[in-house]
Amino acid sequence: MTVKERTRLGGRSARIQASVHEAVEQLSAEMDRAELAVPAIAARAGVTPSTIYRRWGGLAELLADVAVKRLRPIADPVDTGSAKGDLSAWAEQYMEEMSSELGRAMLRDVCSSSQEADAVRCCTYTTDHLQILAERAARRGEQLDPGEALDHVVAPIMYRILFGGGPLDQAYVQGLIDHLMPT
Amino acid sequence: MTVKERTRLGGRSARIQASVHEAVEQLSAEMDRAELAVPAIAARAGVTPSTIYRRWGGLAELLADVAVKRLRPIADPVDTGSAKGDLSAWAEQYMEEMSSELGRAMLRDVCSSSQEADAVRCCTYTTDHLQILAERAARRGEQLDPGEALDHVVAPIMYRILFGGGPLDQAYVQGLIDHLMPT
DNA sequence: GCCTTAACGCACATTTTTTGCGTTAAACTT
DNA sequence: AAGTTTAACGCAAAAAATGTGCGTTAAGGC
Repeated sequence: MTVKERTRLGGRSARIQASVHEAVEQLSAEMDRAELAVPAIAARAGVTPSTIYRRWGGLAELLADVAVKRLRPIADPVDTGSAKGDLSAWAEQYMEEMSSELGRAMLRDVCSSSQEADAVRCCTYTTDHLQILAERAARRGEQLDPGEALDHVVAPIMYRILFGGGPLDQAYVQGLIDHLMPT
Repeated sequence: MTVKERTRLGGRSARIQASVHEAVEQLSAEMDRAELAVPAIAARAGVTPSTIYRRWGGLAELLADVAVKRLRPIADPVDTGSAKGDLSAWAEQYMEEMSSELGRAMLRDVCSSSQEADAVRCCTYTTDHLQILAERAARRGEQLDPGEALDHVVAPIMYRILFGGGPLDQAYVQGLIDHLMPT
């Protein structure tokens, strides 16, 4: 059974999606986020504003769509030889990326969207990575529960990014991991 | 040294703030969130739209302001007689309130705001409560680290509300607390 | 190659957001 | 207590963004 995409995947439709996404990335790099508007994006992408409104619904949904795409990891987490090392390396990079100015902006975009699915997709990327680490650990005879890592490493990091509540640095991340994997 | 408020606190200014806040609460109960607009809020509050734009900046900031106000707890957490009981009771209520449709909407509003301070204030309410529980525990000769509770109970709950990643019910919350306080 | 229809462009209507300027009233001064 | 200063507001008009009807284009199916 072949899965039918909900949007047409080839030709003009795909070209426009790519063009609009690129326009968003360009403009959000050039100007402040607050003054990023649909008509400006449309002009840069060479489309009419109504195309964007009809296809995405509005600025919030478009930004969330772009953010999810950019949050999608391109590479597998590095293999350091041990489960704890893998998790440390991954978590520190995750913290760096997500707590950066760009990362925070993308998280805001994802959370602002009325589409619940955007935030969930964002989490899926993370659980996929943790799953890979867990399988790697299992093959080495080590233990790594991806659910525990999500609850006690990822969630605290995300909480501090979004709500503050304490410093967010490598020492903090390392403390979370030591707490989870004492040995 | 008396702290100078940045906004005038008495008279007309305060009346308008209250009126606008009330209008937001009324309208967000009456209509869908997506169609909540500044001009409608202004009309209900008996104010001109320009007042809202000048004072809050826009819809997102206004909604965040109202959400923070509504997230402010009115009562101290209940005293159950033990630290673990206190934390359980508080955490379950916290989970219920925050994961409700209204709670999620308010969290989205807070996160969407460009004002970082809104989200931080929201977290302060939580740490204040945890601090109260910790002091209560200390007076009883028990231990409760508010930082640990924030990291390993509150943060996972909030992560599942915002990003999914697993079921969110009382059993899950209880599991988090058992993990933190094994005895 | 023809047919069906989702997706787009264009022009126009509606709504929202911004801005200039006079007015009101809160906080300060004497 | 009366006068002064100025933050905040109302009003009105302009600017910008958002929504809609309709004809056109091109993707996917026959």
